[in-house]
Formats: sequence, structure tokens, C-alpha cells
Amino acid sequence: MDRKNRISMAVIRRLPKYHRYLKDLLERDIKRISSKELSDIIGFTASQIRQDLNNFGGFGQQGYGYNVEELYKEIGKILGLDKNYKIIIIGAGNLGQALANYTNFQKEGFHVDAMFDINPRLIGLKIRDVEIMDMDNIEEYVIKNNVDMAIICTNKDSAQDVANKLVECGIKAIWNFAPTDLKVPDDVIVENVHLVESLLTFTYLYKTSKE
Amino acid sequence: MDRKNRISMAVIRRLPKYHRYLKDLLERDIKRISSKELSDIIGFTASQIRQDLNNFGGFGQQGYGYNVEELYKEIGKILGLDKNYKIIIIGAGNLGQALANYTNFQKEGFHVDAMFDINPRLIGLKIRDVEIMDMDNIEEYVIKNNVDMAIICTNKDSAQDVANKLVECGIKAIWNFAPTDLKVPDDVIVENVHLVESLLTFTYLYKTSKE
DNA sequence: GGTTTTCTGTCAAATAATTATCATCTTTCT
DNA sequence: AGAAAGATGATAATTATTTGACAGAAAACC
Repeated sequence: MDRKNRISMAVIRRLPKYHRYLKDLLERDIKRISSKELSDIIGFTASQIRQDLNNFGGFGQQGYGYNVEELYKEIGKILGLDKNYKIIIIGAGNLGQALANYTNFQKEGFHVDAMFDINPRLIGLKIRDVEIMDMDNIEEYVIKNNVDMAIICTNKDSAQDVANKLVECGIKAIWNFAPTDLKVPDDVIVENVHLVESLLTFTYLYKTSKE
Repeated sequence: MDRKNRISMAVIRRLPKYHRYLKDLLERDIKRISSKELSDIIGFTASQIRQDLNNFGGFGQQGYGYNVEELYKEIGKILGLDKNYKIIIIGAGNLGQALANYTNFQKEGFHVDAMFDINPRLIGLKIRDVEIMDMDNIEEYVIKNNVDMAIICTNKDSAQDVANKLVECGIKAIWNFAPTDLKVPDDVIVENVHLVESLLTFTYLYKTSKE
């Protein structure tokens, strides 16, 4: 509670990347790696890598480097991947359905348990093994199933109402794909994926690269 | 070429957000806004807003503030939204199809012209008005249609090969949704959307918020 | 077994980004 | 028309982040 607040978002956002590269090394049966070698692969400076990792403990050993498997597991634990989370998706349109089936989440141990929508034509359908349920039943479902996280895949205009509803149900973590910024109480975590913002940044970079 | 390099990514990534909020103000028929008012809405400090905008020119007026419509249009121009881009998607799976139909891109004037895949069961299908074509025909298509941007929605393992192919075809802008980092020549822009990284960051924040 | 090399963790320095301040110009009000 | 209030753009100060340097511990080598 004290230590975690000192860790900057810049560091936190690099952790998943370490995790991904370490998994790769593990799959290639590489046992140990130095910050310098990791630097060459991942593109951060060796100094930054050592300092980042040291925020969470001294995982390395002088003269040896880091044990790939150990570090991979430690970072997994730091990221909270040693636990299981109940996840639901709100909004079963194209994007919601795509995320429900997104195998890369499943590879990390995440699984979507249910989807909710207000469109009667969608309610009752199954996307693979995930059922689309009526939004009216969300409160009951969340409470009964101890849902941890909700993914909002609605349009911009419904997103805040949905977020309010989720907060009401006691959900403390919202992964938001709607192109809007949600207002939620301080104890609710919101992580945004603003695809349009990414696209416009991309367009800017493309445009200026041609100038 | 000189000025653009001085603008930091931190600033660039805020531009789309200004654009979004200004559009909102415009739709609410608000004619003028001060950095202080914008700060209250958008959550950046007024000082930061003024400094950000000043990187691109003095759009405001002392004693008045900013003209909403003018500023919206200017930022649109800065982002390159005054031009049209030919866009293709590689990988017509769930995510690729969802992006092909994503109305929020269309609202900003972006339109996907074609999709490519290697799966014979997908080739020939139409997702709304976007046809899925054979990957073998990509080079011909790109050259004939002057494609600007490509969106990679393949799995991790094919992504680099696809990127190589795209670079070969002369494409200079890749929006990458595959969970890997692409190696491309310096003059090719890559903007990553690493959904898994966002999810893991989210999980970390959720986990630590409960401690 | 001793010496050299490798490599971490920590601290200091440098760089980058954000916030505060203020002169100056507009607008608004009387 | 003149005074007060409001607001920018520029610069300075502060804070955050990244990079560099190095002591000391472990591994590798001979």
C-alpha cells in the first residue's frame, strides 16, 4: 500500500512487455539472461531494466543475471496472473464478440464467463461457449458469480450508464473499449483502450513522416 | 521535419483526446472555451493544455480563449484527418472482422477497403461491403490501389512475415494488433495496440488496488 | 585456488515532462 | 472611455523519468 504507490505508471506499463519477452525466452529454452542481453532484445536500456525490476525485488544475481523461469513467474505474480478472475463483457457487438473469443487472453489464463446486451436478437445466442444474456439480469449475475472485471464494448452513448450500473453492482475493475472517458468512484479501476485515439496518433505519425 | 521532431510522444498522444473533447463541445454548440474550462472537462492542467496547443501554433486569444470549431479543425488537420487513406486489413479473423466494421473509425472518415487472409474458407466472403481476398493477391492490390495503411490482425507467429510482405509492397504505415513487436525499416511507422499488455496492466492495477 | 570477467543493485547525473508564474493583450462592465 | 477581469503564450521552476557510473558479489577461467 505504501510501496505500490511509489511505482510509476511508466514502470507498470513495461511489466507486461517483460512478461511477454520472458515467456518467449522460456519457450526457446533459455535459462538465464542478463539485463544487457534483454536490452538487446526488448529495446529498453539495461539500466532501465535493472531499475524496473528492482522496484519489485532483487530477482537477479551479480555475475549471473536473471533466471528466466523464475523472473517470468515473479512478474506473473506481480501482475496478478496467479489468480483467476471472473470477467463479463457488456455489449455483444462485433468487438465484444471478438474479445470473447480472443485466444490471446485465454493463453494468459483469462476467460470470459458471460456477455450482456440489450438487443433481443442477440440475447440467448452463444459465442463459442459464452452466452449472451439480457442486461436486465446483470446485477443478479454479478452478485451470484462474484464477477471481478467487466469489459465495456458498447457505443459511446451507453458507456457511462453501463459503468454506473456496474459500479452499483459492486464491480471494481472496468476495461473500457468505448470511445469515452468514464466517471467512476476512486476505488474503481478503469483501463481504457481507445482505438480511435491510437488510430489518430498513427495517422499523425504517418502524415508527419512523409513531410 | 525539424519542428515535428521536437514534439514529444506525450504531447502527440494527447492530441486525439483534445480532438474528441472538442468534437463533443462542438456538438453541444459551445463556441468558445478557455484552457481552464477545458482542463475541468478533460482532466489535464490548464497549463499543459496551453503548452500542448502552442507546439502547433497560437490558436488562442488572450482574454477570449479558443474558438472551439477552429481549434477542432486545426487539430484535425494536425492529425492528418483532412486527407483520405487507403486501408487494408490482414487477417480476417474475429478481430479483423470487428475492426472492418467498427463504426467509430468511419465516423472519423476512415474506411477499410479490403481484407486479406490465407484461409480458403474466408476468401471471397464479404464483411459488410469489405471483401476478403487471397493473401496471394496483396502485392498487386496494394500497388494498384495505392494503399497507405495496413492493419495486422493475424496471430503472433504470422505477424512478422506479414509485416515483411507489406514493407516489400511499399507500405509505410502498419497498425499492429498482433501481440508481438515488429521489426521494420526506419521509414515505416508502426503503431501497436497490444491488448494483452493493456489487460495485464489492468489486472496489476486491480490486484494492487485491493491490497 | 586465485585472478579476471561478468553482472547486479544502488546512487548520482542528466534529460524530459509537467506545473506555476507573469507580462501582456482582449473582453466586459459601468 | 476607462478600469477590472479573464485569458493566452512564454519562461522559469519543479517534478518525474531515464541513463550513467561504480562498488561489490558471483561465475568462469586458467
